[in-house]
Amino acid sequence: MARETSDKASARERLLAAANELFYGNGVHTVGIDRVIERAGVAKATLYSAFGSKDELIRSYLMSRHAARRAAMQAIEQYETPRERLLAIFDVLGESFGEPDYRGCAFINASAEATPDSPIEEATTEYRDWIRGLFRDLADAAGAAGPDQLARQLVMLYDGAGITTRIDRSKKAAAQAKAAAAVLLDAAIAAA
Amino acid sequence: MARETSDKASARERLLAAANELFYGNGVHTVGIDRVIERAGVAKATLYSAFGSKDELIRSYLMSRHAARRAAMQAIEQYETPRERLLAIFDVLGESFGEPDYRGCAFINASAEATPDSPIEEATTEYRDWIRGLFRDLADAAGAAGPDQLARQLVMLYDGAGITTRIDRSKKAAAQAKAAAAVLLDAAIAAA
DNA sequence: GCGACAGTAGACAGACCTGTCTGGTAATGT
DNA sequence: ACATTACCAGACAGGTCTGTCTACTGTCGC
Repeated sequence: MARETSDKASARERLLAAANELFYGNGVHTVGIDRVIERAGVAKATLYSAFGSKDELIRSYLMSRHAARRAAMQAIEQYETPRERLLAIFDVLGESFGEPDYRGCAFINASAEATPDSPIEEATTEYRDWIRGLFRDLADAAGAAGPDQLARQLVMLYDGAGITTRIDRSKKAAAQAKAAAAVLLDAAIAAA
Repeated sequence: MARETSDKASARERLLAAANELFYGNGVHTVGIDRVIERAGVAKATLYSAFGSKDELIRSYLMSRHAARRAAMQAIEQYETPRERLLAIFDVLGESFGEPDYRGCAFINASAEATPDSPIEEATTEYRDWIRGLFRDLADAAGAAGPDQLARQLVMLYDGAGITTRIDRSKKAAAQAKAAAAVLLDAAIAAA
């Protein structure tokens, strides 16, 4: 039973790692189960006993990306003021843009392929509520007027920067989004 | 031979209309050829003689959306100043957001499912170069500093508004994006 | 009338997909 | 020693996909 934890976790982990690489790199729809288990070095039955279905594997893949992004986002805590912390979100974003096989926001991509009411939408909504809440709380703490609306505008820049990086292959998108965010934030602070 | 034009065009048109509804509404990958030809009321051989492959049908679908968006964008010409015209782009966007089955930017969605170097990427690049150029020219005419960078930032808002409308089901995204665009534009004009 | 041609209907090949099931292996707890 | 458990390998069913092919129909110019 001690083994159950460690070994099952390792099979799960290998599957999640393989799913992450393949789903993220090629799209959740394009990649079949067979490719995932081959990459993970795992039997098909193991996948189905661990996740139950492909849809649930996709959901777990998205949830693990959500957790990873949350962890990376803790880097903003090093800054003192809410304004700096808010703008540092774009620095974290920029770091992920720099990864060699960056392919845009996993949630936006997956939900473009999703059928309504799939687990994909659920995981995506959770992620987006979190990032919007993060912007809103920091905007609020920074003393900005209309933090809700501002947060939505900043999310647009956040999403837009990812799209631009993926499709237009621009290297400066994160910095440009950050500069735009600073203009919006300072205007909202001045308006308050 | 007069018939060739009118009838072939009508078969093509029906196919493009069906492709537009189905591909846009459900994703290019999810929808099979069979569903397209059934909706169009056309034989499979007709589709393949007109387009050659599914990929080329998808490309034509995207090109027709590009043309439609260009046509809709002519509405901005009613405004006198470049500033007004630029901001009116978001009004045009807002109108399409209001359509009952809006599902986000067709190009962003399709390219999320695309394999590299597919015709999808080509059509997407064309579309995005056009919209970015439109922003840049208007920003330039409005006397904004750094029109290239500003155009990229405005495209982020443009894309982000579509994402927010599709996923977060927000009704106000276009207006919020427009307000943010005005702040950025006016700051760039003041900086010049 | 007749050939050319665009179109319809649908069978078919060959590939790929998800999910299930069988049978075997190795390590564990008792 | 032995049942349990986690896992692997791979066959299999049943479905869907793209793209091709055959055979037939209706309309046109000549």
